[in-house]
Amino acid sequence: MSEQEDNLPVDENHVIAERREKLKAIRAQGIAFPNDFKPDALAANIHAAHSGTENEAFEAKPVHVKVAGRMMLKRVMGKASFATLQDKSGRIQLFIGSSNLDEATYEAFKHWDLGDILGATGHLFKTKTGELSVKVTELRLLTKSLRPLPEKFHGLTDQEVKYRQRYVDLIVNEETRATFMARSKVVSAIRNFMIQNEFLEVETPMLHPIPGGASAKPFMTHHNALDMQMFMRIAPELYLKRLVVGGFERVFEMNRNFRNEGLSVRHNPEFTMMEFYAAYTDYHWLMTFTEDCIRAAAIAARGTATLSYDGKEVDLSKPFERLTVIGAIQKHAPEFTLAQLNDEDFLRKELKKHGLEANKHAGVGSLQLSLFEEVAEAKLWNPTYIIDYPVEVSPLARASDKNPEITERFELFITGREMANGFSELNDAEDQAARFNAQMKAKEAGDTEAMYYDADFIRALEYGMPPTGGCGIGIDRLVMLITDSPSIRDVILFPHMRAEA
RNA sequence: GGGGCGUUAGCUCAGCUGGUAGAGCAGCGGACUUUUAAUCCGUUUGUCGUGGGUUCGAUCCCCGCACGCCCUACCA
Repeated sequence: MSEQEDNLPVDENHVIAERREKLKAIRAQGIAFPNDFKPDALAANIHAAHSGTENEAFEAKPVHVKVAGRMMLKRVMGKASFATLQDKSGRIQLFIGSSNLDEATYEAFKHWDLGDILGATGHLFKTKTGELSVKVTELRLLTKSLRPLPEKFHGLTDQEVKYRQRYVDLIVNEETRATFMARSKVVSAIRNFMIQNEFLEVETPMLHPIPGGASAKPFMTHHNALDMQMFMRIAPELYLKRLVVGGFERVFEMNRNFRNEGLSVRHNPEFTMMEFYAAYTDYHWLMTFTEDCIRAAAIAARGTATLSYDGKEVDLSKPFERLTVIGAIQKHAPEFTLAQLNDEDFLRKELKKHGLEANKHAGVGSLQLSLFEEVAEAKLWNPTYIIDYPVEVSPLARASDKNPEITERFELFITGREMANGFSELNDAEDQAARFNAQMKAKEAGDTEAMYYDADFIRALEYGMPPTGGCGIGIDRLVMLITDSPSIRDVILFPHMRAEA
């Protein structure tokens, strides 16, 4: 302890200096950070059980409680004071009167600060204005807070501080707490939904020798003992499919993916994906299942599937619309004729008008997809599945039996954002090997996001993977939708930031 | 990566055409035995993000940099 005193940080301001002085005095009197107070009641439970109880009933049969929490409001008035404690469930008011409490403690309380963590023992009663409160008979300072909280009425609004010091944001902003509690409900609802449908939850590697399962730039790292380059995973797909080969016919994994790409209101370098695979299912089954899963998550978190996002209604309660890439263009950009949309030269010219230079090797399918992204994607406000993605942009998806140029793949859009991506899996080992070879050629031609050839994955497929459907749901974006949050950073507790200035 | 906007007390914010900074909350002292963002009286606190430039003089005008937010690009 004596060494510590020499290393005390220089105080940033007089408020902190004042509080350090108070702490010093508390240390001198005994144990400054006691850990022997055990609360037996939570604010929300007290309100739920006794909001209807009147003082006559409390007098006839006193209700004793021990509560603990952070002091958020404090009103000192001569010999009787009020304080508001906040615990994980909510807030409860304390009535602290010198007639119920020993004089020394009451005097000490007057000098305690907003943000201090207190433990209070007493019995319930209602004040003149009818507020359920604890008449305190014993009061203890459990943890001295050295830093002043943000202003008690306006709270914390600085986005940078909200993200960098989430602990402060959580202390003072009820909406932030509500958002992350909703996120937890979404996650557990999805997990329950999967388990109820006989999926096995698994954990596959985060460190990959070969990045695979998506088209994205990976984070690179190095394993010292093995002296080998490793990649943070960009997707768990190829490992989950190995498990389907192994006989785990229904598996899911809900965890982080890492992609070394730009940041935006919809992109964080690490993000959470729920990816699942079900043998003997196809993309039609996946669409219905994904829809049911998302609906269950919304209802678990919000009590309804009819949501509001950015002031506009989003209806998850009705069956999601299903459109082909061409169908979506025709619906949202009816100026194009079917003949034009199948004319490679026309598509290239049209994309050029939008400032896009299409890849020389791009076929009609991917040109159509590019045009779709330009003219239709952002307009898909209510849930819409887009189906029939071209083979060349879907190297892991099963090709359609009717048209070898397209795959049995869908992407789900809600509020103009991609929420999920799924397909009937490619389980033809020889076709998969050929697709990997095509990706290798693209990589050699300069496509930095093209996939690597994963020989072990091919070997696994050669043992035989049953016909399977698989899908990934972007959990952060889903939580954004369900909590009406404008930025992905609002639904990630500690979002990626640059080093502090 | 490109573009726009922002950064003033611990927090929320004012600060006019350039003359070395203010309010409320928080803090400190005082009054007050049922308050609700308690109230009332008194009072303390600032490298005005950072480095240059223009000027007799810069929080203010100009340039660079840092960080943040938004848009955009790649992507989920």
